[in-house]
Amino acid sequence: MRSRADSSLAERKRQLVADELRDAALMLLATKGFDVVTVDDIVAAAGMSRRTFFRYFASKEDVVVRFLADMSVDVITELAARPPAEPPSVALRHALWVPLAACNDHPEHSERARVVVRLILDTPALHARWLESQIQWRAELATELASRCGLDPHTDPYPRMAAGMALLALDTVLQQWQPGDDEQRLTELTDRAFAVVAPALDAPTTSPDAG
Amino acid sequence: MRSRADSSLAERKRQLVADELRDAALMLLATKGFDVVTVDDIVAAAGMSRRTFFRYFASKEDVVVRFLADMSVDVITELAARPPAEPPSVALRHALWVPLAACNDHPEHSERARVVVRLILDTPALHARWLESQIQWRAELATELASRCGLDPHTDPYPRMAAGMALLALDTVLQQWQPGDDEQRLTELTDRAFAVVAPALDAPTTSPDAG
DNA sequence: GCAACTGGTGACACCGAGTGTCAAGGAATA
DNA sequence: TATTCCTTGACACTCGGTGTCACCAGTTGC
Repeated sequence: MRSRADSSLAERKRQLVADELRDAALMLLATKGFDVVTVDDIVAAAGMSRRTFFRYFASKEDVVVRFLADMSVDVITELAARPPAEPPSVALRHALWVPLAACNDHPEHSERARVVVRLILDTPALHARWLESQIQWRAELATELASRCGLDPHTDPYPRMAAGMALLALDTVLQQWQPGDDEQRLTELTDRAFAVVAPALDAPTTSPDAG
Repeated sequence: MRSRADSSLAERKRQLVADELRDAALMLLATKGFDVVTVDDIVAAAGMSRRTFFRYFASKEDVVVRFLADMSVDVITELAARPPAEPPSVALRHALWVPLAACNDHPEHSERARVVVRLILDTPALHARWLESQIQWRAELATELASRCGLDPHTDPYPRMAAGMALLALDTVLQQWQPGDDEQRLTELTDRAFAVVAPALDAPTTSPDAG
């Protein structure tokens, strides 16, 4: 009986197919543009059937956006792991740095990540989906922040807005991400972006009786 | 020769058709949900052809989102009209209040506006489009802010992020907008949201030599 | 009054995204 | 070897969105 090993094998096979599909898709989409490449083109390049594509990805947009959306768990985990005494601006800066650091750790992946970011920012449909996935991040970050600060996320706007400001900083960094930027430059951009929102993130909480 | 009057007549006829389509669409979408209502349902209710719908609206999403997106010009105009000495948080708060005030001025429209906002926030595809249209707002607000503050929007992240924070405040207000809220309540929500971001909006500019 | 022109409309065909269904194949199990 | 489970491909279908063409109304020019 090796049912666990079997499931692992099946899992790896699935992962292999998903990777093949994703690689073919990203290559075509990034080089030719999102709108002109059809799903038929992608599956032809990957040597699979059209139906299989939609078994692995919910939509054409999903292939691209999942790349960034998957980072959310790491970010939340990191935020939860930051020392409670740390001011919100510092904790959030470290949490959102995690995916950026992951890019830098794998230079061969970094290039593709940057290309995907460019593709998303330049394609309205993808940009919209990316922002939509940020809504989920924001809710999760807000929940974590609320428990950190002992606030009620339903009555106090701070947690949600603090999360929104952190994601705004991330967005700003990504939009300024240029080809050839090294880790040094990325750190710089991140620091500057968080410096802008820090006064609001670390401000003493507004008196709740005002609202 | 009354070519101007003619064009005005044609214009009004077009407006009439567009209104008919929009009303039928909003009623169906708001009551039954965005996904279950097809364009065929809408044009059947409006008594027009499917093709005509797409001559007036770029997409099914467009009917709903245009409602909010059209407000952007008023906001930018108001921001440009605010006294230059006014701190950014105050100027932005007044600018973004314009569309909210417009809702309050027409109670019969206010109800529909709230329903549309609810529909957008509750429908992922619409929420994504709404955020996408906010990108345009943000760019325009950033340009206006940059000229107000004498900053270069390309090198300094402040204008873009300040605009983003203002829109974040608007988003927060809309999400907390409940049935039965009067102008008083809306003012309250707006004040609280802007109070959160104000420390960052009005902070002394970061030294540009840091980046 | 009649012909040409214009702009809006409906009908139709078409494409691409996405889904439901079913039969076939391949690997693990009894 | 027979059975079961999972994946896949093939096919048909819905729906959003577009291009095209013929039709009709109101206008312009003779």
